[in-house]
Amino acid sequence: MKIAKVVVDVAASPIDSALDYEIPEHFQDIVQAGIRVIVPLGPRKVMGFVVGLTNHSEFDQLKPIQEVMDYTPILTKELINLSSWLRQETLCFRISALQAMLPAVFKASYDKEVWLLDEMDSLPASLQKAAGGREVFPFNDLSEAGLTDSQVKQYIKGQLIDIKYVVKGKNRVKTYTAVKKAVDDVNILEELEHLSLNAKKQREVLTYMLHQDEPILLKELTEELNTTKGPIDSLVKKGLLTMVKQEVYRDPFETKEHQSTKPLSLTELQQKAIEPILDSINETYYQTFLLHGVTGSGKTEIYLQSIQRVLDLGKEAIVLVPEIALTPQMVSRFKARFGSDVAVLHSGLSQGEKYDEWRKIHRKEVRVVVGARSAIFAPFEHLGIIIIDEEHEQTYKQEDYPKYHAREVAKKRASDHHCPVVLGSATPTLESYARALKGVYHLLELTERVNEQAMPEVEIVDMRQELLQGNRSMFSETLTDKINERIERKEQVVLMLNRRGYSTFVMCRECGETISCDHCDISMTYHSKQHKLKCHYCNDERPMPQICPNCESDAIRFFGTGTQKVEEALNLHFPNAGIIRMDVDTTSRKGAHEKLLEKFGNGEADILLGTQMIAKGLDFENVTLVGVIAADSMLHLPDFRASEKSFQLLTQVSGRAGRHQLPGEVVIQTYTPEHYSVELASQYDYEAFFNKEMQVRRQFQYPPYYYLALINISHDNHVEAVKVANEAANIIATHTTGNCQLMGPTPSPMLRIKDRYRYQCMLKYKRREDVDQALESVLNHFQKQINKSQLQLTIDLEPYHFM
DNA sequence: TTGCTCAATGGA
DNA sequence: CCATTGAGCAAC
Repeated sequence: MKIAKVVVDVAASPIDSALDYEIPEHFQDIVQAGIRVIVPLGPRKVMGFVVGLTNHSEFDQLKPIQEVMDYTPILTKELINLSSWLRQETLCFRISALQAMLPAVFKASYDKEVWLLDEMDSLPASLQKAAGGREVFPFNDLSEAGLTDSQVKQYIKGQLIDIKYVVKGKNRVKTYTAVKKAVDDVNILEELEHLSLNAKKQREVLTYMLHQDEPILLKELTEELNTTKGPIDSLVKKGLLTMVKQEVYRDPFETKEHQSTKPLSLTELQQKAIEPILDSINETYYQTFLLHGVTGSGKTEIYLQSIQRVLDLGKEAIVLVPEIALTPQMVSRFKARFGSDVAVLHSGLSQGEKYDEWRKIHRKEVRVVVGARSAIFAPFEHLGIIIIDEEHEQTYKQEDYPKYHAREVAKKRASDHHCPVVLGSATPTLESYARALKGVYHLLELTERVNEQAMPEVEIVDMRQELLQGNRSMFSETLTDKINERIERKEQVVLMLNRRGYSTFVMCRECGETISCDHCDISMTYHSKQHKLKCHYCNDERPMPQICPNCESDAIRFFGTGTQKVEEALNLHFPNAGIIRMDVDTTSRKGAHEKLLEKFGNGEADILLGTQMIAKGLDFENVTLVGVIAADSMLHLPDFRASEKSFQLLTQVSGRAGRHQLPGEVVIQTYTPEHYSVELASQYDYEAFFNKEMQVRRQFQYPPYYYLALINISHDNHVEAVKVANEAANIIATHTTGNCQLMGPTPSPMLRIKDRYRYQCMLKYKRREDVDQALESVLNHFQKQINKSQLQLTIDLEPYHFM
């Protein structure tokens, strides 16, 4: 008997392995690994992935596969194996791993339907009411009509109704309706003679179609002839024309023209850097390269030429870019070189658009994919290279299950495909750079900029001094002067503000009461546009109070420095300057991000003010000044990577100035000018920063010296949360082996979010084997409680977020 | 995760 | 006495 191994769409530990199903005769030729099927599971029907075929099963009573959802596999063998690996690596369910690899449209949705088995009139009144004349209707309509569960149960028993489980896929192909001739021209001419004189539009349509041998889109036709669907429908009825469905891609970039580019000649340094990569491509061996190059050192050209080599060999390439950098400019650099060979995947696309881009890869219509994190799962079968640009970006780590890091997946895939991984960054993560120095990765250094321009001069301003000298504004004298200079010279300024930790909070000046969220331990943030207070964690909002809720004084004000407030201050200090503000509020609408940048690029404003999002990838030739309003804002976060993040951010934002002819300048305002992150960033000294920070990491036993596992515990009930956290810590402590250290349990930096109390344990370890047992034990021990009480317990290996 | 069974609870 | 609730468990 032919048997299929199926991973069903139920995220639960007892069935977290492939189940065996019989393949019925009529599906024998169709069922293969990588397709989706619908299978019975207990009393229900669920979607599942076929992950393999076999002849034997430990079970003798196998249920048959009920339905086949795909006729060609949507997962390759490699990806199926990768899902097992991902499950082990991130401690997620196999089904979650599989789903992470596919666009969301492949997620099944489930409907429960009620089927009437008896004549309508003979049914109880309540059932008739629920049915509303329908033979089949949604299950939910039963309870809406006021039927209780036990009533429903009786009806099922009494064979009045039946419940059917329906599994639906959402992967719809977008089609347009097109019109084409159904008969020969002779017949059309004949019809034209007989056509009633009143049918003016029909005549027009027919005459037009006479010269139209290809199908024409319905929309185009009606627009062209200024008519409606009516006359065309009549002609279809007469059998003269037919409507056909044409499959189209929802290509968001299709309309844009890309000026094609040729490979540039490489500098000596670039040449030296690219050669080992090309070797690895040619000789098909796996190797991870760390391409360490300052901004403007020509990393992209190395990527492009490596990809070209891969394509020449008939293979495929994946390029990962941080979400935020996936702008049309970025994409067009790849499209300009490789034309229609490129698919783009990022979160800004609609579900349908993502599906279409994925299909281009699946059908082998493209050989290069440029995308954000999840593009690492592109279903290529002949990978020749994987490139991760801005390797240090946090966005490569997925925050929900499966909590994978794209870099690790890349290494795994590349080793399966015997091809290189290239990690590029001006400020690599300590982990990567340490590995490169140890020889685990192959280090490639690009120490010079292609145009041989110096990096912009950085000036650090001590804001404490400013305050002492009586300057209480948020702009130092230096920054103010320099901004004025640029406005006069018609040059442009980029100002960055880290909102985090510096948002506008509301406080009463009389009694000191601050307004914090009812559900989270955080003060609410004031949004002037809507004149409302919002919580950034749970999205709760409320109107800005007129009087203090505590003492009823009207002296209630907002404090702190949000982008909105800086904008107001800018308007005050530089009344003649045009300002564009970019933050979550102004860029939430689709395409708003690009529009604002375009405006700035066209010189429609003097100052671009924004959060971190402006630190990346901006390239405007007229920008000659970059200002950082408060460099320390992220230095004091409860995160051992705070210094590293600051250094990266400051280095990156500095690179926005003077990228072309005009020389650039950078002003960093800070309250801690002596901090090594600030100081070394201003000197562009990565090596020194690396050495200094490595000492700190070694002292406190953080990565890259130790690996981390973060066990997050949260519960509605504070006491219960503490109890579980302690219990978890005990279990972990008794099950670890070798060199491990358990920290905690401690309250999370944000003790309460959305009315849940949060605790964490951190486990430091050297070898995964030493903690595997402990982690498994904790998960097993709390499994039941996780299912039915308010408890949540998650494990994050190599965590990036500690809040 | 969902749905089923069985036992306990409780109102009338 | 029966309906409702919840704990426990199985799912190829």
